[in-house]
Amino acid sequence: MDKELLHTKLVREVIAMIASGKYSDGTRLPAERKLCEQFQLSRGTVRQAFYDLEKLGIVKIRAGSGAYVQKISQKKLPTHLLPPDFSKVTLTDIIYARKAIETAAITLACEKISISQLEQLEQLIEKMEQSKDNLLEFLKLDTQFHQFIIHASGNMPLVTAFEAIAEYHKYSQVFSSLYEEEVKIAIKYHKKMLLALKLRNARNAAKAIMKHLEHTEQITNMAKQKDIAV
Amino acid sequence: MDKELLHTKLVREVIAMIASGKYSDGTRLPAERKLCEQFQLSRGTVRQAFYDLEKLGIVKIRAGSGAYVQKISQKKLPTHLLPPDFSKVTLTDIIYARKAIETAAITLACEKISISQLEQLEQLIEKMEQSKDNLLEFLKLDTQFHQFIIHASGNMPLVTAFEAIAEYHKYSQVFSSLYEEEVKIAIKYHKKMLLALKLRNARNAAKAIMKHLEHTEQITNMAKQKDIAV
DNA sequence: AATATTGGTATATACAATATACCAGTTTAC
DNA sequence: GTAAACTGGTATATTGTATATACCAATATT
Repeated sequence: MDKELLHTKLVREVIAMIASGKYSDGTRLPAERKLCEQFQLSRGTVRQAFYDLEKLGIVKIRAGSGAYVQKISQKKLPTHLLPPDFSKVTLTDIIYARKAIETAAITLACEKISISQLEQLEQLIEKMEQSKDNLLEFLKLDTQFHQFIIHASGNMPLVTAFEAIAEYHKYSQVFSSLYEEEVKIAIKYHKKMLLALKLRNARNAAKAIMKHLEHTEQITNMAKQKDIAV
Repeated sequence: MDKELLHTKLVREVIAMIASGKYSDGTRLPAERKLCEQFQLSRGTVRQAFYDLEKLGIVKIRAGSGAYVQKISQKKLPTHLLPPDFSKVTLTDIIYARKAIETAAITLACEKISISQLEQLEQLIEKMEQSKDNLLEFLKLDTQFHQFIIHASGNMPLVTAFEAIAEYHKYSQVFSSLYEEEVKIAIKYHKKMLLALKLRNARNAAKAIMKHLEHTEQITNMAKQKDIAV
């Protein structure tokens, strides 16, 4: 049975943070001592994780200054830091699984979602519109929106299943470029979902999330074709 | 960040083995030294796990003889040994999630499954028929059948999602009695799935797995009503 | 009755992780 | 520009998990 080392777990966490777009190329990571508080770890453990990250070429450490995020390529990451069989997984696979889980979830959510939850979704969409030009921020909000719907389903197994595949989704984001203009279209789909949820129309809600995911697949694949650094 | 202790992991593994029906009430668990080989752990670690299991009332240890499985009740198990929010999860929730994931998987499997894989499924069904009176064995084969189909889909995210919720399913089995006569009906559904897979008829395959899961939900809920020990 | 197997106990060792303290270089604030 | 605050770099003592090994006593097996 494998022993899970804490510093290795932290390496995964940091890669996931970078993957989720929270820290992009060139950004400085939080100071070692900050991460100690954040993850409740000793500094030695955090330093070990940073050492590994530098060896992997994911960050460049400058004494007295901080750890700066470098460009990641999938080749750099050893398999034990990636989700299982990650190399065999295509974006199409991920979207297919998300469709299955998220349509099931939004159908349930149509019955169960509360008024205050609907308001929160409304606010998320507002934030999205304000972040039209900040793509990283937009992607974060998009992820939040989807997570929110899954939770609104009130079905824990679906939540667990979604989180399990979210790992793939997060990681796949690091290795592909981002799109630009399609943000507006994505917002349109989110509005459709919200409307269907308000009207408790499960059929339309499922249809909207389905089309949204298909759209996401298309534009991400297009972005990959003109991709430079991988 | 939580450190995952090896002996705690082993406790989870053993509970899962009991939950899956591999070791039932009164059975003797494998000897400490056997488990050391099986899980590649030192004896001290295995002993620590056994000590925890005895404290939890899950096994009774007899010196010089072995560790014997006791009746488990959900109350005995601390939350960190259960899947997340397990107490809030109903069988209906689990079946709902399984429907979403497994219909998606069997649809893909209809395209991708190979001849030799179909033969393996055929053999599984044969074994099921031979295990009509051995319910524990039958349940094990049923689980294998479903896992096999998920893997035949060739979609890793679906596999990951299924494994994530399988945890709930396994655990829920410990806390409910088993059914008796419905085995034949279950076999009938599995034959329908196999036939649909052979004919590459995705629609019928999905329909068969759907009905099978609905049937499973019904009989398990019935069994729960006349349940004695929980 | 003899032998093999089982859990029970003890001990030495390796190493991950914590907790502290101090240094030297960089950044920030005044 | 200088002082203060913050950053990574280094060293050390300590705790606790897990390994490896050996031997004992009770139980099962032959």
